[in-house]
Amino acid sequence: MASNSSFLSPNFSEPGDFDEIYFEFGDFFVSEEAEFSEDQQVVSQCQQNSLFQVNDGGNLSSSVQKNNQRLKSTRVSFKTKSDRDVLDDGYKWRKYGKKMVKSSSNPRNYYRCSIEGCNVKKRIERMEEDSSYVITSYEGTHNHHALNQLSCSEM
DNA sequence: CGCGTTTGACCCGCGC
DNA sequence: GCGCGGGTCAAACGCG
Repeated sequence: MASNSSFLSPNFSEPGDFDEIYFEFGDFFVSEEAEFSEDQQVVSQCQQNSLFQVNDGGNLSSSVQKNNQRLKSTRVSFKTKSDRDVLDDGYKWRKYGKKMVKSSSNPRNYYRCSIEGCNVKKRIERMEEDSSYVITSYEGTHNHHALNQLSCSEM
């Protein structure tokens, strides 16, 4: 695994969890004024286990700016077609909230990484238009490794 | 008994 | 200032 890349969305250990997966880069940043350069694009995608590799110099949030000010957080979101809400992505999550959102009849679930000192958050909701899709969002960067971390180069 | 989930309350920012 | 929408807290509860 290249040293200048990181996996914001870690590996799913069970590819059969979903039928399709989309990376929604447009929803990556909170603000529409945020800018990102080419080296922050998604540079590769491992089809076998649906890994998404983001070349971000090791820490994407450190280079995202809005009006010359750093954004506090970045968010990666993608949707998967799955009948399972929570996909096993190699991290251990603890649910801390549930909310009905106005725009959708489906609830939104909030998860936090259960590793002490790691404040990465995860948000899961089903699409309003097609409830067979699950929208998963990650916020923050893990300060530790996943339990079953793999990299594209190792496959 | 330890840890995760549930669930209503609380909080906070924003628009009116 | 107030209400609303969305995010988080935390006590009670459940389960292994």
